Amino acid sequence: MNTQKRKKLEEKGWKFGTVQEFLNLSPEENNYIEVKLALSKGLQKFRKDKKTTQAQLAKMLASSQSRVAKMEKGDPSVSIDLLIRSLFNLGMSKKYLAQILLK
Amino acid sequence: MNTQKRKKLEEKGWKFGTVQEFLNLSPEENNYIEVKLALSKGLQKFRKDKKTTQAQLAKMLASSQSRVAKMEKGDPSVSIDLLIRSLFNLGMSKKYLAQILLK
DNA sequence: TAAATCTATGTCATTTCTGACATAAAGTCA
DNA sequence: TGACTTTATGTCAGAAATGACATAGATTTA
Repeated sequence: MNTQKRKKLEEKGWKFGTVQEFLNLSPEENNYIEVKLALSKGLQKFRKDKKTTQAQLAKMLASSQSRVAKMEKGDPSVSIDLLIRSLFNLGMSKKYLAQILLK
Repeated sequence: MNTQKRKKLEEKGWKFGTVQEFLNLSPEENNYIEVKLALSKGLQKFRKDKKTTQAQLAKMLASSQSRVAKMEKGDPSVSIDLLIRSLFNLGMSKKYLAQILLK
């Protein structure tokens, strides 16, 4: 399954796990996407727990509101690298990161 | 600490954790590097357990021997994305991935 | 419901990553 | 030692990620 196809799906708000049943996502692609979405959700949870806005979070991360929106959405233009670096920048521990991955 | 500086250090075979004591790696930079090196080591361990060569692993990953060498070294030109995708491609589970991160 | 605030999407220039190739360096073994 | 195998390093062109901006869409508040 290519990036474009996945992008389309994510754009339409598909949840993976559901998608894997319909389409031929390989287990490894599925794992990758699950990890990415778990990190995305982790970031969003952090922000909501802090009761702050994407714009404010962007400032903390020296990024932009639009980039934060994409991070929280697990947009294809966002890498796992960026998500992990962001979470660490916000003070998350490796231990908590590992737990997020298992969600 | 910038990429160039880190690159130099990694090139010289520095182990981080040691480095953090000497230089001003921030906790988040240190976490990032530790995660990356843990994944690198995980990949190398996989290969050695399978008693195979970098060239053969490269074939499994549809990559090149040189890229595999860099992955195992945690070279700055290698992203965490690539390491995670590679490990999943080789059949690693999310659970095992999470354990690697805590090493 | 109108204004204000917040989130999502599209696009772009620049930076970084990736696979590949060449070749150097290190290790193995006859 | 010298051939052979394996690993490491440098470089490059093409691909992907990143931050930023503009703006659309959604939500909240007065």
